[in-house]
Amino acid sequence: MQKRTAGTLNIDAVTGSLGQRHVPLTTLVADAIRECILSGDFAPGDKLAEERLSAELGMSRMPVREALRALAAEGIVTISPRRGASVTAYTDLQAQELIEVRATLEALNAKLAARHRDPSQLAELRQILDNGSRITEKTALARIQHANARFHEALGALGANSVLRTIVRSLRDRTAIIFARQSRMRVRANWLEHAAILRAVIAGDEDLAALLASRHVFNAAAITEDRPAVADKPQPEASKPERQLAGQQRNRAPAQAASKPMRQR
Amino acid sequence: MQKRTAGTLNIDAVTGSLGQRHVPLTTLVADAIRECILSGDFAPGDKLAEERLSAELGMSRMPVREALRALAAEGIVTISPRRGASVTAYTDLQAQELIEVRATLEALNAKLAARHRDPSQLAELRQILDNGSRITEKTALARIQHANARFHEALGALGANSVLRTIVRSLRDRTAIIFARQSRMRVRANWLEHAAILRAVIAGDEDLAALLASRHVFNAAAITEDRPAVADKPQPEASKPERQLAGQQRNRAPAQAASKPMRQR
DNA sequence: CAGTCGTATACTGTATACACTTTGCGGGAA
DNA sequence: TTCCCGCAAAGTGTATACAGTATACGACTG
Repeated sequence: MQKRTAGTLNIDAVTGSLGQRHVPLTTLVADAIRECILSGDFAPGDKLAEERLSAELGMSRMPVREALRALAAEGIVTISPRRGASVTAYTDLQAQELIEVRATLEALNAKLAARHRDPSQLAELRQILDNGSRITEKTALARIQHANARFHEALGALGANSVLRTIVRSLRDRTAIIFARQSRMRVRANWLEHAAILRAVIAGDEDLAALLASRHVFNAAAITEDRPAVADKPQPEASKPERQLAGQQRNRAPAQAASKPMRQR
Repeated sequence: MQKRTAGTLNIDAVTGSLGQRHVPLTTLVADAIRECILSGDFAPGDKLAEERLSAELGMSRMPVREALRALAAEGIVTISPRRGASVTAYTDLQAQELIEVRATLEALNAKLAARHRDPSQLAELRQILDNGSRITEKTALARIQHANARFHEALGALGANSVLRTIVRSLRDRTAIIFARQSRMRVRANWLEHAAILRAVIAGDEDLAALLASRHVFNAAAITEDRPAVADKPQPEASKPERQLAGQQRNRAPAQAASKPMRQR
């Protein structure tokens, strides 16, 4: 079993700093696929066949299968029985629902953050903010998205509610699928809003922090609401050569509707 | 491969009404195990070994393994690499975190419910409420818990936000593990609060509905906060003969702390 | 030329197998 | 007796196998 790298899909076994030896393959695969989805290399509706992915990654189907299941639980992958997995294609309605929930929880987190105000975490946040604001103009959008994630991640940590943080992260990922790439203008506003939120947090103004965080979510969503969201962007399709595993066939966008089997009790 | 029934753990392939033929085994197993956990047949900390469960259920390890993974994603099962799965034993801190998030989201849902007020769903809710209030006194606690779930499920449906509903359901399940059995007195208050919430919803008073729903969560949690939560109840242990698959060895309660590997980006 | 049916292919669901880890237990040493 | 070491049993992580199902494509028919 050799670890290969195929297209944009690759596995870095960098357990990074400190801890967690023997990371299960499943985790690595999930991270790799998630990365591809969030970066847009895998587009909504793209099929994610276990066999093909496992072949590309040079491992058996089992770890891939579990990874897909895990991503399905996170909401960024949808699994249809006997039909396999695909990148979740959210409808406009579901997008709205996501935004509403996420806004509420980001507000809660901001409130908690303003209550805690751990100094060292605040310092880190400030640094992330500075850096993010600085690279707004020049850098590639992918990198900016990365910085954005870091800010929200740090803000989540400051909120100090692990349950909340996990849920918000999942929601953030899901909205990231929907509002994949944003305009440079929005990016600017984005970091201004970040700054405002952080200011309110530092000031300890819980209500203001909550309000700003909530608005922040709606604003980010609103900008992409105008230019039609995911559904009908004209696709050059062949214009991205590096996208190897994607685009073999786009699922019919709608369907998918009611999702989960609604477990009865 | 024959479907067996072992102890309290059983699989009803009742696909119920309408649809979803070919339910994967994984789903059935997950439902069965979830039921056992929520009903208290499996207690927090109990080990859930794939091999044993699959043997008891008369199937291979794979469906069980996936079911455990799915339940882990729901938060009611915890998986430690190379050590297997166990019923999640929440710490007091995590319990608080859960409650705070759930309260916020139940509030949001109640607000949405008060905004929608779908007549037929309201009628159903009213009926569930009547029934629930009626059986408060006489019936077994397990059944009351069931009615409670039905009310919240229906209220979730009325909220009409599927994302929200899924998350709240997961949170409700997790809190159900923690505050397993409640006093008869609390049950009474519980249904009085349900009534008040429904009244506010019917009146279309979004803010009041939200407030009451939020309080409702905190109240349910508070009652069990006094009598020490999960940690140190004196356990007769052998006094429940019907609990077949549980209690073979309790995990040391703490550990488990930081949980998820904190994926880095 | 368009539509329908049938077959081949691809892929999922589940079972089985095996290596390697973890854990519990018993024996020996201090 | 208590502690440490080592061994055995149990269990997870991953691979492989196979049956059954969905999908695509081509032949046949109108």
